[in-house]
Amino acid sequence: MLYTVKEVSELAHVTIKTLHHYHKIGLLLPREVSEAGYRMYGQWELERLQEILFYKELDFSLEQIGELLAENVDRTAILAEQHRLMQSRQKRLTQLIITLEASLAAAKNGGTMNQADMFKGFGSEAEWREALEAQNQHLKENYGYDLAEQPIDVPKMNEQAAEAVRFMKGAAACLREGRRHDGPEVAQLIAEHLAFLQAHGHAIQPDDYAAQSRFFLGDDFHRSMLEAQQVGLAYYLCLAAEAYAAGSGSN
Amino acid sequence: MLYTVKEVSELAHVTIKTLHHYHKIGLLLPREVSEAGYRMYGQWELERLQEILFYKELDFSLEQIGELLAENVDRTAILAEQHRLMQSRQKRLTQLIITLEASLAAAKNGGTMNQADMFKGFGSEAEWREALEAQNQHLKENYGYDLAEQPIDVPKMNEQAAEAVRFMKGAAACLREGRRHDGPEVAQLIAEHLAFLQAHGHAIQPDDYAAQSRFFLGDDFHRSMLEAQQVGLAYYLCLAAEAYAAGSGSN
DNA sequence: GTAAAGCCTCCCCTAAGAGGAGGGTCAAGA
DNA sequence: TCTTGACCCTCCTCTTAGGGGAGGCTTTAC
Repeated sequence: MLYTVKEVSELAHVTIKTLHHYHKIGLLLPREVSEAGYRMYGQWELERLQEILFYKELDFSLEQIGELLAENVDRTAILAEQHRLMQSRQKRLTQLIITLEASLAAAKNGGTMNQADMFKGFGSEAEWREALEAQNQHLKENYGYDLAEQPIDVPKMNEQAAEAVRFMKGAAACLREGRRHDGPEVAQLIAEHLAFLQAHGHAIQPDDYAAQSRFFLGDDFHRSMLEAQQVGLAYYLCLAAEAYAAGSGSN
Repeated sequence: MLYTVKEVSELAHVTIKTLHHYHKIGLLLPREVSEAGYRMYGQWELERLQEILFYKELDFSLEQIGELLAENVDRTAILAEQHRLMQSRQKRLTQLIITLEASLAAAKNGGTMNQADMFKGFGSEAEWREALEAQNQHLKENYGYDLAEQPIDVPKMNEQAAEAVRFMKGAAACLREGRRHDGPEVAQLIAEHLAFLQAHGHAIQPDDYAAQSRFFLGDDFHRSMLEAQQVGLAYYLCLAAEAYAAGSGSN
């Protein structure tokens, strides 16, 4: 039993153009070609087509699929390589989605934010205000809380932004390295962070900080920012802050 | 101060070809073009280029970027649309990785292309379910080998181990994908996990599970196991379990 | 015999540039 | 002033996996 291009295209849900293409690049040859030049496919070709489509679903290129379907080939290695590729692609995609969410949150409040803007220093108070505007709007709208009335000290803000980034990076490193959330390394980091904040006019106690970290978990804007730095960081920091507060309260 | 293509390409880490291209399609016009036809860019153009590159990172097409950078445009809607697109892409990618793992497992065990037969007629949900099944099978076997030396009920342990691994992978995916720890996806996972445990003779309540997750944080063995699966998972799960217990307790 | 459906090949098109040919321009050193 | 080398230009072709269509055969049904 032989099938015409139309029949194959309907059986396998591909277009005739695709069959032409696979013929041209030698990936799927018809069993025979009639005198009039009509392509005729047999059962074996249909099965091969299924395999081609299967690997195509896995995002292999047609060239790779040709190799995969060849004989005497290390399929395991090719599949493993593809697995690695897809995992890195997924990682990137996740970062991208997190960044999108942060941008979306900023755009909703009328600002434009790119990640670079987020932590770079600014030259003037106006610039800082502008950068913080999105965040303020977000807080005000969702939580009835307004930060905007306080005056902004430019160098101080830059310094604080830098310190915040340093702290976040340090905490992310601890998390990646498997340090306990209630361990000494993280406690040290938090202690330094709180000391810095206190030295810069924020009367923040361990309990306040723990509450703030817990609040960040539920707030898309802040959670996205932390998760963009390192997957899991928002959760780690919350638990670490609570452990720190508990520790400093009882001692 | 004007910059040549070479200078811009080095400042912004793009190729000169890219600048030519953006000029041709009208996305980034030089501030001026010299008599000899040299493209010269100013500060404003550099900033616009940064924005272009930022949106390019978010996988927007150049055409979309042009629209995004136009005035009087609903950036929020475009970003939201892109967010939806990326999430569906991520969903597909996750399925794809799972299928790849199953294929890889089959290939390692000497199964050649009959593995592909398993997923033949792809596109239907039933096939993807089959893919997941194969994946579970593989994990069960591997975990079974590890535990085989201990005097335990191997088939039963295998089944439970497989379920545990599946749960862990699901939770890790949620974490990576930025799902809230108190969101519906994770709650669903935990509910299923607890239902499975209860059906297998463990009288475990949401509160017990939350306590257990909290205990895992302090236990190096369990914490390492979770963190090996995905950085931050132990902390995420603990907070998710507590949120779940709080939710199921109050309702 | 004729019309409709089906098939063929050939050509151009896509997105975002990469690579290169062939030729003009600029600045520095001899 | 000449030359050399770096830099720049435009124009052309190429990449993936086919899509769209033109123009022209072939097969099938009535």
